[in-house]
Amino acid sequence: MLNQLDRTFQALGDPTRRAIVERLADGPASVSELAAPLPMSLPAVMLHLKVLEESGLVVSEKKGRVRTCRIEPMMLSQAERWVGERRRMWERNLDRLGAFLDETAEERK
Amino acid sequence: MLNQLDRTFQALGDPTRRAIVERLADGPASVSELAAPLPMSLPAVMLHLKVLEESGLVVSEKKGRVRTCRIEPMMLSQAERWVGERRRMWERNLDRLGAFLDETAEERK
DNA sequence: AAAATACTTAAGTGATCGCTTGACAATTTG
DNA sequence: CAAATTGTCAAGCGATCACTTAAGTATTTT
Repeated sequence: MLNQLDRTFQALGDPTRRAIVERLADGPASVSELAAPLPMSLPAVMLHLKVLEESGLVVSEKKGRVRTCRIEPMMLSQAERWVGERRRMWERNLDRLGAFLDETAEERK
Repeated sequence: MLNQLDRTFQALGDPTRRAIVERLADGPASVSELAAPLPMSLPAVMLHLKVLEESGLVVSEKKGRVRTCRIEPMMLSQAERWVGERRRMWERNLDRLGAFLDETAEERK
């Protein structure tokens, strides 16, 4: 019952997976290349990749015996947008409060 | 062993907690106000709030018997920045690849 | 002071998570 | 073909998660 945004943020909420995304931001990589710097077994890395793929943050394609993974930026944008919208909404309401307080001070003169 | 960014994304990876953030983007609210529309017990909401507070996304203050919660935008900005930076990095590398391919095509003329 | 409100704590439970090891493909390479 | 490389599947395990109910505490309200 999880939507895309749940999966995306959940995927980004793990340091290993964020490390994978950081690596992939620099260009595509194979599963072993992704696993090499990580302090865990290859199957464990595969599980993280599965989470990233299910979130839509990463896509992969197998050619011969090598699976090449790359970033899918759409989900990155979607996450960015959600956070940004909430931050801006909060700022807008803060401004409105400020305006109200100014107005009240004005009336008290 | 979780850093702030882990906690932040993890906090946002739950629909209930994102609903709370959305509500708080519209202005401060008490615990009961936050719990009212949610299909779960009040202690459950408190646990979600604890996660949000530990992530730094939300701060709260108790006055009398009412605890008032509000958004702390710094963490929202930080999450936004992380995602944006990775997306831009990916785009930059894509541009570079495009330039390389153009160049190669040029040489073949 | 009694009752209502607003939150808090504790204990428990079933589900999911992150990881392991071990066995098993599938595809190159020597 | 044999060996090495690259990835995949499955079972299992301890830890954490998202709740629940029940029993508090602190603060107003009547």
